[in-house]
Amino acid sequence: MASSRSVSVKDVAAAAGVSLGTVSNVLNRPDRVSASTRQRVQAAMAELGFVRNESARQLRAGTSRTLAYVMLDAGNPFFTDVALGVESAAEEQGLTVMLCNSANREARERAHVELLEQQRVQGVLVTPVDPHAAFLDHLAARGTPVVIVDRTRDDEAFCSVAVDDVLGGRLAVEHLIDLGHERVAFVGGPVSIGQVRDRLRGAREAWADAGRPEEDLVVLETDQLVVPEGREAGARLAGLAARRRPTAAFCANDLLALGLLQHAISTGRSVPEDLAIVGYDDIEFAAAAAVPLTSVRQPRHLLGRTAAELVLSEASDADHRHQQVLFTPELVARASTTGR
Amino acid sequence: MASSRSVSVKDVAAAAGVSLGTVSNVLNRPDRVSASTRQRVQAAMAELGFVRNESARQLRAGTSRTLAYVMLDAGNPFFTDVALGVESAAEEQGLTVMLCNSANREARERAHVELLEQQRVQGVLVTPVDPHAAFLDHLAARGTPVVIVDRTRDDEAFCSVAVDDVLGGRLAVEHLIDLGHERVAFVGGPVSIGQVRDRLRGAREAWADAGRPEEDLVVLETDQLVVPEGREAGARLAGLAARRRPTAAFCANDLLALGLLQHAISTGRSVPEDLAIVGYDDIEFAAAAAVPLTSVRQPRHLLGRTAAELVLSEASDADHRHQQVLFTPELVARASTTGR
DNA sequence: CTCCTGAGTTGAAACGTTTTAAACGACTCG
DNA sequence: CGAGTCGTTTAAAACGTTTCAACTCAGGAG
Repeated sequence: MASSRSVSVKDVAAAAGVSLGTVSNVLNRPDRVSASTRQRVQAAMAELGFVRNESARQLRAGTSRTLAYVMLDAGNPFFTDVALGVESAAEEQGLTVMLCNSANREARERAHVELLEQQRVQGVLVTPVDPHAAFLDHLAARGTPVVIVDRTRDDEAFCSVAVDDVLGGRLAVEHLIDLGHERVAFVGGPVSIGQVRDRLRGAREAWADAGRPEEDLVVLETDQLVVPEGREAGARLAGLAARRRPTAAFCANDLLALGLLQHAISTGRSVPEDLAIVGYDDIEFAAAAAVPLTSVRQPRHLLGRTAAELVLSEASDADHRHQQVLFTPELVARASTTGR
Repeated sequence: MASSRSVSVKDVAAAAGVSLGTVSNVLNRPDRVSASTRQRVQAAMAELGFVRNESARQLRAGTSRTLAYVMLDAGNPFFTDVALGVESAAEEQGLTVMLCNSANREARERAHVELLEQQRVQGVLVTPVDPHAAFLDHLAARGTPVVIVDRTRDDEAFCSVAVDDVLGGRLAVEHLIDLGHERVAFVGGPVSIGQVRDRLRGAREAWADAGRPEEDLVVLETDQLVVPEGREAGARLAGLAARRRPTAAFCANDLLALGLLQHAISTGRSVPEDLAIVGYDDIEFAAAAAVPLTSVRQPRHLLGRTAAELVLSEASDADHRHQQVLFTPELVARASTTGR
């Protein structure tokens, strides 16, 4: 049935006793070739174990049937959910998605982007370490459609898909204010991440709008948005004098919130009585946490799907105009703030 | 600096006033070309915004510098951790990893595998829906190195990397026996997954070895290894008559265990007093759960890393012999069984 | 002065596919 | 019986890269 290395159309043609052009026709326009030869060719292909060479195909075609998503952190369920959204849109178009993981390292991100460009992918979706990195501009300037996912830029040089983080921060803090908290912590960082800044900004706006004094919104900056950093922030929080200690914390993402929660529970504090916690992202595990987590939900599947659609429209429409899509987040209240 | 579409070596050569062979030399063996022309060529490349065409390169070379991992479920942190291991090994070899997600659907898995073969990837790592699927044999027969990850087959037709699931099941149940449980549930399925079978087998062996009657190990089969199924199993468990109800559950993975835990807590049962729970995989969120989860830990990073190494050895060594690597799991006891 | 050496460069061939215009019969129509 | 038509097949060119044998040209050895 099958065997060996590299069977080409030429081999198939020889085996079937036709020209190689006919084999190509069988592959690409089967209707143009008579039933009898078509069968003969297909038999030969099966016999020899022919496998199309995608490189040659692409070389000739000039572009690939692939679309790539460079994820910021494959270990974060938020991004894998976005990826699922990308895939569902791509599947409808008959495209394959190539997933890459930059693991938060700009050098890796850059390496991936460069290889993807060399592979002439249809488009690149990316959640960049730094949305203003020059190599993204270069990539776009040379003609590869690029969509920035879950990040934004000040200029309008790219299509982007994101969620209104200022609003999200607002929702979280308004919720805590409604519950009567008078001293609240914001846990998140680094502030170099635009999103963290925006969520903090929303938090501050809500705080100010409620007429609360600025110093009662305590900012605890972290180095990354991961679970251990959340635990560590918990320790810092616990170290504050009781008078100055916030009764609630708003975390820039769920991983931090989970870490914070873990620390609270392991040191015998109860949530939300001693410390109310609001997360961000509403990942699947948020609902399954020690105390189900109140969180700000983002339409992550839709985020991925929309990004894929945008990049494809940029790839096909000649006169494409960049657009910045902004989705609206939603607060999901659970036991970590409401006590049930 | 840069511009437009598709600048080839030929264009660069013309701009630099050299032959295209020289441009290629600058790219691949910079030492063979004099400093002055090298500079001239590099200037031209920068000027025109030249980007190597990977398709053409691959076509000529016959193989790509890419390695692929077809994940069973990108939403499960276990697999993303395996993927990180794969990436770390690949990075050392200067290879890029292409991640694909079959989302538990065999048709998707097959489509991905076919495209990867057409792309002539160096090797395919796969956690298959069905390890005995014929298309995997065909793929290997036609010469693409394949390594099966986290699954095994009865024959030795492939390299594989897995963890001793029988032992894992044993460890889990021995732990519960040590704690004095006399009636234990096994939650997992479908049993068509070899792993689920093995874990159950280990559980049964340990149970029998302890001289316990077979009917006191209650099997609750699930359709998938996901959180909602765990919740649903919790409901079934709660529905049993108190006399017949197990006091402990061993779940085939952590997602099920989290679901089960969630159900128990939301219905006012306490863990481990009313129900002790053991999970499997020890994903990061297991430790962060409502009650930190006792779980069977697998060396997932090492799993990925080893798989990558195996596939590369198969790709390079002419006389390669398939090997089945089996790692040893480890029980991590936490509050969900020990009560702290 | 010739021959050799070696560094640097060149031109052509090859990789496997798709596409296009042209060729080929067989058949119908006038 | 020649001209036109249609369905099918073919041959050749092109995509952009790498490789390899061949070539050029100084400079050094004999």
